Amino acid sequence: MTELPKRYDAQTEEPALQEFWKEKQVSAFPEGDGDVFSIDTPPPTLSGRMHLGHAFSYAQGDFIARFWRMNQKRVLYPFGTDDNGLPTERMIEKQQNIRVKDFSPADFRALVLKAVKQQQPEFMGDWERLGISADLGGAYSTIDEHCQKTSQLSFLDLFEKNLVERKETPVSWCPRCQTAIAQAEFENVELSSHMNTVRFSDEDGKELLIMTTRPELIPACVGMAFHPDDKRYQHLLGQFAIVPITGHKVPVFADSSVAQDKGTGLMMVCTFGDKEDVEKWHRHNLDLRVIFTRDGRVSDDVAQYAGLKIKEARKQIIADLTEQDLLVKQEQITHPVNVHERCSTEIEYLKTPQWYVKVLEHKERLLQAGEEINWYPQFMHKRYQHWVENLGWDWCVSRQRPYGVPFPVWYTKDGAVVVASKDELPIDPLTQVPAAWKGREDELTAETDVMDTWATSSVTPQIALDWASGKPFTQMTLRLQAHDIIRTWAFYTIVKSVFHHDTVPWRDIVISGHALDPKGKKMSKSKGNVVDPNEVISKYSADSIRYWAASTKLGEDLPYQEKDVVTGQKTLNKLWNASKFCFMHLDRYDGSEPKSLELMDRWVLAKYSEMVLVATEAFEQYEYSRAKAAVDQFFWGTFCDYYLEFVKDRLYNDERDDASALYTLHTVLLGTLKVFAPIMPHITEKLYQAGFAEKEDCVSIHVSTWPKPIESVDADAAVAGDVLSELLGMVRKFKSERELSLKIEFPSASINAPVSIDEGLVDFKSTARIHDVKVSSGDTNITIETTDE
RNA sequence: GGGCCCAUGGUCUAGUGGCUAUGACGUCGCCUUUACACGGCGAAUAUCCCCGGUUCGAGUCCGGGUGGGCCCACCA
Repeated sequence: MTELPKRYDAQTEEPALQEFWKEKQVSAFPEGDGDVFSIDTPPPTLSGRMHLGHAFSYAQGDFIARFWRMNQKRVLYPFGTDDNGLPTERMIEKQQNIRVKDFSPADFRALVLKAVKQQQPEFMGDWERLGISADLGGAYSTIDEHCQKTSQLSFLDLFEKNLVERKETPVSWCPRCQTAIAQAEFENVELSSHMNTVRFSDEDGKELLIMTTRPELIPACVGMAFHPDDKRYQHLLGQFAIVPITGHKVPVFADSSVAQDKGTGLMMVCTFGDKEDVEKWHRHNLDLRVIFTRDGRVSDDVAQYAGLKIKEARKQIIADLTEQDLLVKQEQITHPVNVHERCSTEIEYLKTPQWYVKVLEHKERLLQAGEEINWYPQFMHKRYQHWVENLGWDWCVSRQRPYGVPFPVWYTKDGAVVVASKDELPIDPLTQVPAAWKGREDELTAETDVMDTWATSSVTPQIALDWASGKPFTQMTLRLQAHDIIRTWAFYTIVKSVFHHDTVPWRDIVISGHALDPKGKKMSKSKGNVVDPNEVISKYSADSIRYWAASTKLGEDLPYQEKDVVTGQKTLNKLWNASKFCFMHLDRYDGSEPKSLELMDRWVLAKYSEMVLVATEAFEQYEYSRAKAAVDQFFWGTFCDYYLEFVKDRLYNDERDDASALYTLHTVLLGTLKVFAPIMPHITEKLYQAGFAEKEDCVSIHVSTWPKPIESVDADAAVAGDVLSELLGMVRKFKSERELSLKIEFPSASINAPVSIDEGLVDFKSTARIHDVKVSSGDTNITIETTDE
């Protein structure tokens, strides 16, 4: 047995162990045909370094992976980075001081791919440092050929099944990014603004007042609406209103979506200010008056404001209204506004041609899919359900950006859609044509849009299972993600899997919470309250930050508390020292089972078995915090504080009982290390290598077998041991109250004599010496007889 | 406006109907005993947010309220 150094140095040991795992391929996906446990993991955006939120959620995923690996599952645990879409585009622009528009899309993609190749290893070094046992070496990038191929195949499959369509309809639009965006990319913020009361008139010149925060949309007004029950405006039904500034005539109609108590109860409908406008425009078949261009400026159709930005136009029109005495009132308000989550720009609605995945007409199937998945914790299912029930738009998957996965699509001169065939993917329509059209290139126009980044990350299961190479799709075991992306990642992945394979993508979905700052607030760079996990690892250890990550109930957010990391670090020390003590004696252990077990050995084995049972069940239900609590409590409270004290005397002074004590020590320490192993993989591996690997003939604790409860333990022993522990507690208290050293011996008379709790006359040393005890308990006193020699 | 989650010693937290409510950090006192002072032992600190109900019994279940967080809707 290896002699252990006095202290465990995580800073040198952890990287060495990580090297060891790599070399021994400990977390490689095993060949053979055993049960597979597959984990669908989120590809993080390749952006600088791992943040604490990553550390928190990936650590939790890793607990699960390691647990099942030790339970002899073949764990498929892929890993990739998401290098697609706007965030990456921005990052590369900034990093290399270039502009995406100066490159051809293909060149820019090549540029990103090159950057990814360079930066991915370093980025993933952070995951390695945390001890994540995913397939880091085989990491994919969502912009690599395989992922592009998978995404394009996904599109073609939906196209064949008529589940995707191109239509020109008002779509939510970001004027800053100059692209369509999806409902899921909205963010709601409170903005200060002005509520303006503006004078319109009816055909007879009588005043009609409306209230608006968006007066610049007045030239886009195409109708005026009131609630059908609103008595004030019944006479206007079928009439026309005259719009100020432009003077054009618009129909007045009743619509039950108008609130009588909001504003003046009379509402202008414009193309388009918001979703309500879009809906009324559809319902009442109104005119289209587009006044904004794609970059958020007033178009030439509105001569007096042409070229002005939206906000500038607002100022100007307010000035004009005031001058013409058409502005009745203006008050300062704050109101909620939908903005693009990436750039905080207010969302507009533009009628543009886009590709949509038809989710609205399949709501029922998608709701049912939610039922077919096990949600952990259960209530997270409701979030999915409500999102699907409240969907208002089909999923717009096209983006008017140069960078991303291209659609495998061309258009003929008469506008018909031409798609690539599946065997020529990935394909870039800007530089290639389908084989069938070779020689007739000039008859085709390439689709210039690229896919939404979610259109590609929604196929992570298909990427992991290599569906694009013709391998069959089999349901994955588990999806692990945080709750903020249920409406995007979880939802879109379910959509794709149901549409492609008519099956839900995973058996289980585990939703984790967020890491928060110590006060329970969201961490953000702008607030300056971010905690860098790399610093925590350097100051303490990966194991101790993992210990912190294991301390919350599933799905709950967890404030970062340094003290929890400190507690983790203390646990490392304790494990180290307790093991060191055991190893001193386990040298003598020959691996045999003793004929009979001593009372206290049976007691600790009973406690140990209970712990294993609880921890195993907890891990199986993804409740790693309960598993951690169980093993923690057993290790500190039972094993170290009591059992090791009880057993010391026998180990040091009494050869007779070695067999029983050594067997117990070996069994319990090994099993305890194993239960700790998924959470604290480094220290447990180090100790396993030092004391057990050879005996068990196993290369790593992480592929060793998960411990089982010891069957043959009697309940009496458990009770007797508890009584003894309690007795020891009383002695400790007795001495503490008298400020005595625990070392001070009591009168020798008490050592071998029967003692009762009433007398309070047991000393520490004598308790430790007791090794063959008969316990009988009565109502008033507990008598312990020792049969010491 | 709709929904979901949460509310436990100073702080964070366990607790999914049953004896004097878990643990950590912090506080105070004591102890260098041959695994560990990066330790051990002991102590103090909780009207388990409030009101009602179900039950032999409620921190735990139900109803209502208050407070916090999140999601959705709300841009007139």
